[in-house]
Amino acid sequence: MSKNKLLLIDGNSVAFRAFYAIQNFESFKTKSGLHTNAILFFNNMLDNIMQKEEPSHVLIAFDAGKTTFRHAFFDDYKAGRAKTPGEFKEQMPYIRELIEAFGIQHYELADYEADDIIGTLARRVSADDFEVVVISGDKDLTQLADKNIRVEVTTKGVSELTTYTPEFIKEKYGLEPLQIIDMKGLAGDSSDNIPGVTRVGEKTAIKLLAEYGSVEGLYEHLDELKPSKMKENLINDKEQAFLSKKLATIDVNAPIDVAVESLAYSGKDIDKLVPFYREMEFKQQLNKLDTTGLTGTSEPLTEISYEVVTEAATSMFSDGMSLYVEMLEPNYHTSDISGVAWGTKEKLYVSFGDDILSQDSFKEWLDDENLTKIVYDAKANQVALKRYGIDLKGVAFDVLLASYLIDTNDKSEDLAEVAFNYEYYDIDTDESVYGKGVKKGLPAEDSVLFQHLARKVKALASLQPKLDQLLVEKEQHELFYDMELPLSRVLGEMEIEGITVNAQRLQEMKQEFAVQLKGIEERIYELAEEEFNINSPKQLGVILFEKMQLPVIKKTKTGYSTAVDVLEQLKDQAPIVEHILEYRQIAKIQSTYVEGLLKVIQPDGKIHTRYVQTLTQTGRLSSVDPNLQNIPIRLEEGRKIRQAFVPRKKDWQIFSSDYSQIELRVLADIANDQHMREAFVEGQDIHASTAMRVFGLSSEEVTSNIRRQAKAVNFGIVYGISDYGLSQNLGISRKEAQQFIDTYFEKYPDIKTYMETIVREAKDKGYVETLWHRRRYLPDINARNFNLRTFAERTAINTPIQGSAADILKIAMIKMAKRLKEENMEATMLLQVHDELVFEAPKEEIVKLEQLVREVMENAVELSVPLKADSSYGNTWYEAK
DNA sequence: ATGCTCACG
DNA sequence: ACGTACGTGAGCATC
Repeated sequence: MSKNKLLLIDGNSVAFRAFYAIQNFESFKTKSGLHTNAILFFNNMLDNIMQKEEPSHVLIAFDAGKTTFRHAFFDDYKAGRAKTPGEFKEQMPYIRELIEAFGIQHYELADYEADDIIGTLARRVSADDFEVVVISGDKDLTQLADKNIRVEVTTKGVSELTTYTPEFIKEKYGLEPLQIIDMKGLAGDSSDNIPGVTRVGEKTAIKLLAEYGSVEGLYEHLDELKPSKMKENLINDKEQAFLSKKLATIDVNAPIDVAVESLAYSGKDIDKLVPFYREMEFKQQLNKLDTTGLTGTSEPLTEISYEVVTEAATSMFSDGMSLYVEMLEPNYHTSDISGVAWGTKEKLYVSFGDDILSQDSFKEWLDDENLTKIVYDAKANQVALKRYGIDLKGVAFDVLLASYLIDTNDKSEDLAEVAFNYEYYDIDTDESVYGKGVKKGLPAEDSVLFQHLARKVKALASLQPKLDQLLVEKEQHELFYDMELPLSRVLGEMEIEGITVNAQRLQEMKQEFAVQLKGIEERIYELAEEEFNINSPKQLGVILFEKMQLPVIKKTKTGYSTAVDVLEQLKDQAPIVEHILEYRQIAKIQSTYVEGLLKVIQPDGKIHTRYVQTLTQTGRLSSVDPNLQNIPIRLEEGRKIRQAFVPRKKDWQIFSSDYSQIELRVLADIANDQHMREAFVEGQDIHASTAMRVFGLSSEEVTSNIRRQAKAVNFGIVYGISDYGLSQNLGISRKEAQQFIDTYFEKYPDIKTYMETIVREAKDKGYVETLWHRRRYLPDINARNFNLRTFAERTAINTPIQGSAADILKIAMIKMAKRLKEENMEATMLLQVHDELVFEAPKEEIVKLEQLVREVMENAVELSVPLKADSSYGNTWYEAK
């Protein structure tokens, strides 16, 4: 017979811990502004515990009110506590609602604390045939621990639990559980304002209790103590000690009117939980409910009807349909196509695998520019279909792209998650249908796949008008239709084209670097007088800071920092440091670039990156698999990697063009700063010009060092400057850095005004925008937490600058692609690196290309300052510098 | 899965 | 007093 198990949870303390589990609670808010961090973490904790413990009975206890029986004999009990934040209080009613939806009873009792309720019930039932588990956010309840009562205390927020058994308490404190009360009597507890004995803390209390067993025992034998300050304190505070013990003692005989039978647990109340999660906007939790197969209890999705197609016919296709191409792998260059679905809300077609893609009527539909389609991730579809010789045309709407523009914070990749955000629920997540990790795969029944795909297509059709309306409301119609959607096509073409890589050159480098690394490695082992893993910051830290006793300059969360700036400072103190720096540099090039790139060269001899168009908060692109936006350039050793990037044909060249100072030009424009604008209009060296203005120098007086400092200040301005950041960058004191900043603002008052205005605007509206209305919401901008708030303020300053620059590049790319076609050029756009475009072209076209790229980039948009593009070319990307 | 380090703009 | 420059991706070690 299975034993009964009662789970008792201290609702207040766990909720409180849940609230502080995360610093950044401003990010956990519903659309209507309710904070949900404590609710969410409470939910997750509850889910974990219920799954782990599988209790037969459950109760969550709460404190009743402000005063308890303890206040009757001690007015100041729990006095002096900081006020509970409003963001926490507002969540408590919802936590109770959550508990009810979990099908769990909660209880509170006037004059008593949750501790007393738990203590009373625990003792009452543990006498019977009950195992009791107590969950709390603080250690007060550990005094209850015995062979039938296990006390678990949350740590790390609420994600982990520490088990307090009598054995554990013995080991940790050398005390029996009940002696915890005596310890509190002597040492007190500042959080509850329990006084204890003056100058007696946990350590002293434990020592005394080891000798005398309890507060009573101690005072009986007080004369045996040698005269000391401590003895005096004990004598003076005798009354306080007994009072404190009384305060700390949990009342295990509280008048509780609950029959344990009524606490029997019979499972979640799904009908309450689903709407509750929706109200709280807990998408993952909703998702989880679907996957746990709660058959019959959860609202099943509607079965929608669809037609399975093996032979496509022209009659199945019409203008304005939605299309979904299913791939299970993220890399759409290589992933299999598992199925295709299309249709309208009313009529849905599905087909298994990729057979349909070779059928003419299907191809003709996709290829027809006049038959528009609504899709999810147009670029992925474009690239994947191209492998079947299909040129996807007529994409009129991309749900993924639109949802990104509407809210860049929305990280959902899955259509179901996007749909949930817009209150469309008739769809499963991919994870719930295909699984995840090693178990990921197509469902056993084809009908499950078909149903899922049909739902997706229906969702696309349903979401499109909503999203389109939102784009209008946010003034993002043009951003979407004239910038992002056309760009997605251009990016797709670049990804399909790929860039040719000279694998042989990389192989040579691999050999050379291997030899070099071997040599440095040996030298390091010699100097360390032992072998260790140089790549391990932990092991390296032991060698440098323990064995060799070098001074610790910076620490990380987990140990000593061994980052470059730290090692640079230690260079003179031990020769090993220089070798480690060199090792690091070469090891990085070897593993990330030489070996990394060799791994991703495709059979066509090219590398095909993927640009992620819906990720960054600023509107920039990112590049993955591999990242071609961080190929080394600053140091010569790494820069050589670029020798491996070559044109696809003999007698062709790599051509590169980059915007000069685009971010500062954008700043000059949006801040409307006369001085900075003048410098650009007159074509001056902007950093030198800043140096002259800020330090009051003539152009001859600007040394390279002064220019360097001015450059750092300019960078700082773009990033939302702080004295600390600038001081770190320049290796000067904070005071000096602040002096620079002050002078800068004096000389460029319009920049200062811009910064103040944009931060003000962000605080009022909750978001900032680029020149083309790309939006970034800043939930932390009014946070009380200093770090979060100042970070959001810097972001408010930086995002319009970085984002508008990104917009300009995007416009230039669209225009460039168009012009290359119009001019019938063979030149091809291959890469984008934030302010740079890389092409390959026949030698004969270079002169024309040079003119064309300059013309397009410099006139991509019109600002109040000129845009400038510089270009170069050569046999490899290395030579195009 | 997470943290550290380091590559780029 | 607080502890940071803005935006990314990848490899490696460690848990």
